[in-house]
Amino acid sequence: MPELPEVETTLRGVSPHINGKTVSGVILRTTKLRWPLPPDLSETLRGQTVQNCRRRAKYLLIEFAHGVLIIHLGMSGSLRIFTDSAESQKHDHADIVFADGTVLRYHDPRRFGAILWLSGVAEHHPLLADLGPEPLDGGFSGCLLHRAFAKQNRAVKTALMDNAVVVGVGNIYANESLFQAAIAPHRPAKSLSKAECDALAQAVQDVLRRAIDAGGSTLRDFVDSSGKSGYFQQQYQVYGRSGEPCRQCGTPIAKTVIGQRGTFYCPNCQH
DNA sequence: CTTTGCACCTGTTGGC
DNA sequence: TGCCAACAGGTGCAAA
Repeated sequence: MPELPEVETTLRGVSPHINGKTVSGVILRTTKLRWPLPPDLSETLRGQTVQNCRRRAKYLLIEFAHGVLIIHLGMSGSLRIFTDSAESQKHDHADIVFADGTVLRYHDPRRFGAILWLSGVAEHHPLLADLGPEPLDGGFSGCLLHRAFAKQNRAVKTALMDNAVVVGVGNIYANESLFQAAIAPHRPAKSLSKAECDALAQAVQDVLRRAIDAGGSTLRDFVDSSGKSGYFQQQYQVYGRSGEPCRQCGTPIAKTVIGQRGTFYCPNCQH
């Protein structure tokens, strides 16, 4: 499930509960995620204190004095905080247990996610080393998109989802951003004008910001019985709405496949 | 180098 | 209603 807004919301929900706390141990109930979990993680983390939590692309980074825990939620992962040791449920693969009793619990039915340890800075990890700019940072702009798209024949939607171009734009928000910018998803990336790239960059930021805001307000808490792990509904303009009327013009939303991903668009509004 | 398609895994959905 | 194939929000990597 998690796209960037969910990851950001997870970060904000979890971070205050673990910042400054010291790990007393780690419980691993499986080691088979996308990559094997470090089997000695408990020994690595015991006695270490969380210095800072941040996000890079869709990676959650929990920083310690001598290294960083890199967590990716994959397609179905989530994190929750428990203040007393609750019984683990199916697919609760790992617990980071803190000295004050706080538990950070990783849950992931499909196990496409990952938990990695790196001694050193996160950006030195090969998975993070070559990532493009953050969409919500100052470095992101239509100008940047225009430059990245130059000479690219592939569909603009595919290019937008390539994390070497810009990170964190997953399938839902690629669809939604292209609708908001009124750009057809199958257009060759290089065919976009500078003005269209400006509109697209603007749309990406707008859509992501609104989703994060919605997450922040919809979401209650990440603690204990706080309900589901932090997914929130949102009113999509096109995603998942094939056959339903476009909210702008009434034309039925079309569905196709681009790069093996479901692609939704309004054939009338997007060109 | 660019682009395409597969693979990983389980739970849910839609069509018959 | 029941069953099963198709599909799901990610993304690294092999192959073309």
